[in-house]
Amino acid sequence: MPSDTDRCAQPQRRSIGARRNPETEAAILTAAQELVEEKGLRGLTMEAVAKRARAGKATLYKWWPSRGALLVALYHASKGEHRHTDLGSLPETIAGFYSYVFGFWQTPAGRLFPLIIAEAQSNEDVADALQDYRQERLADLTALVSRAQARGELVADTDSEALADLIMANAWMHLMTGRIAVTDPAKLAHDVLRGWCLPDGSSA
Amino acid sequence: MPSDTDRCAQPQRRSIGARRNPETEAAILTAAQELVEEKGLRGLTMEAVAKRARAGKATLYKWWPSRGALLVALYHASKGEHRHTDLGSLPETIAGFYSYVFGFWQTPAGRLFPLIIAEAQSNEDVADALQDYRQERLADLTALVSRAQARGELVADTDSEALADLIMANAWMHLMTGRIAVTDPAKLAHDVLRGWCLPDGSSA
Amino acid sequence: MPSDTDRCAQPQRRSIGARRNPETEAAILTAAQELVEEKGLRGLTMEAVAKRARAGKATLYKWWPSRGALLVALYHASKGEHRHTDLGSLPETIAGFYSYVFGFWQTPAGRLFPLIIAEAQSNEDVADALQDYRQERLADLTALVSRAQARGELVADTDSEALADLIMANAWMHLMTGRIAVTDPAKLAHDVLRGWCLPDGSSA
Amino acid sequence: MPSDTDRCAQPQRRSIGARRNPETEAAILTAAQELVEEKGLRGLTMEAVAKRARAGKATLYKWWPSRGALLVALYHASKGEHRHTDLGSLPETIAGFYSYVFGFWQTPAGRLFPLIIAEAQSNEDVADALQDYRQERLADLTALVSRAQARGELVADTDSEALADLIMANAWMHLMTGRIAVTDPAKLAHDVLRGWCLPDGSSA
DNA sequence: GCTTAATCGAGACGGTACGTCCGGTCTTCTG
DNA sequence: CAGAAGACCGGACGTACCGTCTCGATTAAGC
Repeated sequence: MPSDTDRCAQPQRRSIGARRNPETEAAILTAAQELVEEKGLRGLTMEAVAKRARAGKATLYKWWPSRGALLVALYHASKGEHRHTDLGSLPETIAGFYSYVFGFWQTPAGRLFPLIIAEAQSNEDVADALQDYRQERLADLTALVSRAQARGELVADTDSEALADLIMANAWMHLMTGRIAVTDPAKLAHDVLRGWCLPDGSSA
Repeated sequence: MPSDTDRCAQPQRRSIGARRNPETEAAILTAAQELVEEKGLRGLTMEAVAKRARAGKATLYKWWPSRGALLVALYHASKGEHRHTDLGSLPETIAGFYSYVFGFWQTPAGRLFPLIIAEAQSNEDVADALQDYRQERLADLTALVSRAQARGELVADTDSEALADLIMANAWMHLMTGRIAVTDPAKLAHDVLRGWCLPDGSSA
Repeated sequence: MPSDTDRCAQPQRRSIGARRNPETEAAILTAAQELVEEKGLRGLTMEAVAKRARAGKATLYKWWPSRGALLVALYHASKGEHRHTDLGSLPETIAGFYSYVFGFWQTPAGRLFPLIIAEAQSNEDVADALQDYRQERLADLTALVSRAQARGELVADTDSEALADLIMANAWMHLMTGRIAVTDPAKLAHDVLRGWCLPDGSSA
Repeated sequence: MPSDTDRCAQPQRRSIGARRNPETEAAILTAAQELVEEKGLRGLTMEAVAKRARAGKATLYKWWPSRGALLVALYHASKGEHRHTDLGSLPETIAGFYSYVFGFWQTPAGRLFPLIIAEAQSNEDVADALQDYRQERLADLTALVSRAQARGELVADTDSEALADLIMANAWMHLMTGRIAVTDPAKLAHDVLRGWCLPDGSSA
């Protein structure tokens, strides 16, 4: 069984002086990603990351002062800059949103997300980072809802942010309870929007 | 100087034969609960629980093979058998529901819940236990929604289980993102139900 | 991998009333012997013996109150009642003695002996049992030496017990230092007796 | 009530970089020695040594992978570099040898020796270390015997190494059977050499 | 025949020590 | 002076036995 330290083919990185070495950073993030993919979150230990990345533990702690910080960095590094597109009608748009995130959460990078939520329950740093991320995504969703509202798709006094929050809550709930692979995004969007959407042509 | 072996000041619990000793079980759950209350969740280590309960570690692992299993047992032992009451109108009922669960989740016992959800993300057993618990609560909620539907409070084709799921998702979302202490349950219930509730007296 | 508890083919032994069950005793000694042969002394735990013998731990402790006691019983049960024979001349007799014991110490039963000596260093009970055994064997050897002395084979003022002790010490030394398989018994006997044996025909 | 985390009253030892810290090694050996002196050999557990030395258990296991290894190190650290002196005649010299070793084996450090022999019966590493030690001591003894032989004290064809082995075997035998405190070294030396020593003035 | 007493397998129990693992801090040495 | 390397202390992990105990079934001997 080859050990993690058998990866000595490439020459070890040297210091590049009194500056942060981007090679080292990349090696660390790559190593961390690989470890999570191979062994799950339990395999993501500072020790193992340092060894696989051929980096010193002090170097790790210098930039990512805790395991949680590394986790968040990892997620940020691997998530795309996806902006959800408006497909014309809100149910279709939200179905597209669910479809996209459920898909992403099933990729290696996306599989980190529930773990980050989990970690956030007992780690302040991660909780903060998660909160930021959520706000960002929420703004994105709220914009989509508002646009539909402007088009007259929704009941008159809809609070677009509350609805966006609800849409996101539904996605997270399905994630946390392991149902993202078995739920139909279109049905889910339909159910969540049922009460809010006016019948076609009924706009004031 | 007390010797290293001056144990057994108070009489220790004895075996009751080749059967599980309920005294021991109680002592362990009590010790675990105390530890969580005193030192938070980081203080809930198998080691500490065993020491405080004056129980052997092997005994702990025999009945609760993991920290997660202990967590779930703890939660089950301390949660009441609360059944949410129908307050006549759905918004009020759901406001009461949110009010109750947000309150409970801020008690020492309730604070275990987000940790259980977190644990479930990487622990099959806990995930299963959580799933069972969720189904139970969902049925409870669904019944409340159905009753309101029968009263004609909701739009005609409401899927009561989907709505119940949504209501619960909203609660969980607020829990996972640390907003249960700052959110008004009535406002939350109002927002979540906005689209589904018919205006008073508008039932067919 | 079959566990020790797969041996449920035969019906378990029952009590035969208020008397010691010889079947049980035999099963325990057999199980103990097998465990030592299969896994070495480290495998001889009270727990494992009880399990393999399908006996209760209390039964074990009733008759053999310690691991050391079991070890000694085991050795006594398996050693033969060998009496070393006088082959006419002392060097030959002692060569025969070395040959026999070195052979025996290489059988499964004999391999227990160094372990008993080892155990005796930190276990009073075993030390006592070992002492008794040594005295027994020493008397045997002393008799052989005395007979040779009577035949005039030895220097006049030989202390036969001291010489017997020396002969035995040499055997034990070879055992403890792992040389019984590589030493020629005849050469050993010759060396140990070199000083004491008179040349042939030189007897007074 | 002192918190569970009020550690570090006295300053702990720090790392000295990626090299073995001699302070730590010394602290561990000292702690081990003290434990043996205070509580006997049963008190020499890795756990207790680590705790008393304020060392991590991992550090212990890194340098001394087993209790046996620690035992050997302890013995080597505490035995002096004694060279047995030639007192002019072999019986006197050997009497001195027995006297010295029996004395040493009754000191705290010396009491480790039978345990090392015991450990060697089931631990390869210890067996090797013991073998080396025995060879060293045997060479020492053989030299003494050879000198006596050169002086014409011994029968002509004496195998000095075989005799030295015998002398040592006798010492070990007395050690293993708990007789070092009750045996007269001079008598023992006399008995062991009886056959080999020529009467005074009888050398060829 | 009925009671009594001892013995049986089973295994739970409180403990102790094991040997492993990781967290987070530190120091040295290499470029 | 950044960085690789890795030693260090602390402490939780999960496992393995120890020796004690209680249970309920079983059976011989004493009444």
